[in-house]
Amino acid sequence: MSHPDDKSQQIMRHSAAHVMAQAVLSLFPEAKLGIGPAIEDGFYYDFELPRSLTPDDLLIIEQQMRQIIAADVPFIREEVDKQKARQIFISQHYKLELIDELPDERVGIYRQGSFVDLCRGPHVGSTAEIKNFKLLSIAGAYWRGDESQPMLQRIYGTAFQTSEELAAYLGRVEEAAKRDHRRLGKELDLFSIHQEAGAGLIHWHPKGAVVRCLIEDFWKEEHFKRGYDLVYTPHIFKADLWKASGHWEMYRDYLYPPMEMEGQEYIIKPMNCPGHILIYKTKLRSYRELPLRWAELGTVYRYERSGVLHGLARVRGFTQDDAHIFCRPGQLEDEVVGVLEFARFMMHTFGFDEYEVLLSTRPGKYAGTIENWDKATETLQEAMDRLQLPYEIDPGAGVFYGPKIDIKLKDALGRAWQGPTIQVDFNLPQRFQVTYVGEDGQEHLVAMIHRTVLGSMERFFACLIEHYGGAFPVWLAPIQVAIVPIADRHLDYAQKVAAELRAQGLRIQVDSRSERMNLKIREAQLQKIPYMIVVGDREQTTSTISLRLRNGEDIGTLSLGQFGMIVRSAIEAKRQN
RNA sequence: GCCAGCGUAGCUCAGCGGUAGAGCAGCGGUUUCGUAAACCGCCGGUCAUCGGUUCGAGUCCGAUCGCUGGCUCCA
Repeated sequence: MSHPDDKSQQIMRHSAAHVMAQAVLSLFPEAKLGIGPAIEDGFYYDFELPRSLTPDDLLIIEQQMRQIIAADVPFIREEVDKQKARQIFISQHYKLELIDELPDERVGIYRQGSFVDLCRGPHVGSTAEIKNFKLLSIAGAYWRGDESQPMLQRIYGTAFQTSEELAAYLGRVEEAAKRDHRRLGKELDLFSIHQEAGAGLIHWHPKGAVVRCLIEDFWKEEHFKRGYDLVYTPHIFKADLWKASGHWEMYRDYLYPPMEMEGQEYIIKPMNCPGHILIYKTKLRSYRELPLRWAELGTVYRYERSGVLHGLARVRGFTQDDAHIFCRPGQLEDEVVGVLEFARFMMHTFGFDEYEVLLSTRPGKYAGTIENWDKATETLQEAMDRLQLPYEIDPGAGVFYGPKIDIKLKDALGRAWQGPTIQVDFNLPQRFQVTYVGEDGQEHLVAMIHRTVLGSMERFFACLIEHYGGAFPVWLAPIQVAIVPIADRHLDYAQKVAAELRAQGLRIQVDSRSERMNLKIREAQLQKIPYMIVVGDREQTTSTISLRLRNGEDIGTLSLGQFGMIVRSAIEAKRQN
C-alpha cells in the first residue's frame, strides 16, 4: 500500500537510524558502524561493539537519542571525493569497504553535530523532527548478510509521525501475537511439539487432525476433478536412488543420515519425486497418454538447521501436497496455467486474497542448458501473463534444476512463507531418462513439473490458523456446534438435539458439566466454536433451540430445521458463519 | 549453524545465594443457574538435563537439549 506519507516516513526513519548510531557511538566510542536503513516497519542499524547489548542498553540508547532530538541538531549534507571520505571514516573499516564499492568519485555524507555518516540521504532537516520512536529489539546479523563475515549487533526500532500511529502500530503487533499459530495451537488444542520426540516434529491433536483431514479430503476431490491421479510411495528409499537423483550430492546437509538394513543403506525421503519417476518408468509411455498428473500427500523429512525452526511453518517432518506432471514440452504452458489456476482457486477457497507471486530465475549453479532455462522461464511468464497474474522476479533464486513460481502467504506478523510452488525440472528427466515415445516413434525427454497448491499441510495450517485467528470457517471448524444445557435437567433434550445434528454430519459437543451457562458460553466462545446452542425450559417445551454466534450475536429462537439450513448453507459456501 | 534472550506445577507467570509461590486448569463437594468466569476444599514441582563453584544453588559458572527474536539457509 503506497501512501503519500510513506516517503517522508521513510526519510524520518532513516534519520532516526542515524540518531541511534550517534547515540550508540557516544556510549561506545570504539563502535564500528555497519549499515542503517529504513525498513518496512521501522529501521535498524548494525554495530560492531566491544560487548553484547542487553535490553537495558536499549533504554539507555533511547534516552541518549531523546537528548540528541531535544538538542534540535540540523542534518547537513556534504559531497566529498573518495579520498576525503576515506580520511573521515579512517577508523570505520566497514564504511571504508562501502566507499571502495561506490561507483562515483564523489560520495555523500551527512552530519548531525559531531556525528558523520556515509549516506546518500535524504534526511529530515533536524533531529527535532523525529518524535515518536521506540527501539524494539536486538539481533545478530552478518555483515553484508554473509555467513562468512563477522556477526554484528543489529538494533531494530520504529518511528512514526504521530504518537497515535506509533501506539496503533504497537497495538497491531500485540494483536498479531494473539493470532500466532503457536499460541492458538495450544489454546485451541490443535497440535504440539515435544522436546522428547524432537524439534520440528509435529503431533497433530484430534482437533487439528480434523481440520487437516477436511483439507485433505477437499484437496483430493479437487485433484480428481482436474484430471490428477493419486499415488502412494514409500517413506524410505535406498541411498543409491538419492545418489542417482543428485540429492545426495546437492542436498546432503538436509538428508537424515542413512540407516542400514541387510547390508543396504536407506534414507528417509526428503522429496517424493523419485518414487513417482519409478512408477512412470514401469512401462514405455506414449505421447498419447501425456500429460500424466500424479499427486501424493507425501510426508518428507529434511534436517533443517536448528535456528530456523518455527512452529508449524518451518519443520523437519512435513507432508507436501505434492504432484508431478509429466508432459510433452509443448504442453508445458497449458499445464502451468492449469496449476496456477488451481493454486489460485485453493487460495481463494481458504480465504487468502492477498499473496505475492514470485518468479525465480536461473541461479549460478544449474543443471540443463541456458536455452532450456530461457525457454522454460518464458513459458512460466507467458502462463502468468495469460492469467493476468501480477508477479515479481526474484533473480537467481531458482533451484538448480529449473525455474519456479512461488506463491507466498503472509503470517500474522507479516512474515512471508512460501506456500504453493510450481517448478520446472530439467535435471531428473535427464538423470533418470524419463522419456516418452513421440509421434515420430523416437524417445523424447519429458517435461517435468513439481508442484504444490497448498505448500505443505503443516505450513498451510499455520497460515490458515493465523489468517482466521483460530476462528475457522464453519466447514473447517473442529467443533461446529457447542450445545449448552442451562441446567442438568435439560441434558436429555440437549443430547437429543445433538443426536439429530450429528445425524446430519455436524461436529457437535455437548457441554454436560454441572457448570453455569455463562461459563459454558465463555469457553465455547474462547474455543471459537461457530455456533452455540442454548437449551433450557423454553426450548425444551417448544422443541426449539436458542442460537448464539461466536461474534457474540444472539440470533434467538429457531427450530432445528431452520438451524440446519443456516449451517448447511454456511458449510456449502465455506463461510465464516 | 551464528548472535542474543529465555526454560520454575498441565497452562500463564512471581521468586534471582539460605527450608519452592499465585491464578487458571484438574480432582472432591455445594450450587441447577437464561447468553463471556458461582462458592468451598484438595491434589499438584528431583525449579529442562548433566557437571562445577559454595557450608548452602531455580538463584552463580560451564556443557547439552529445547524455545523465542533476528541473521544465514530454505529442493
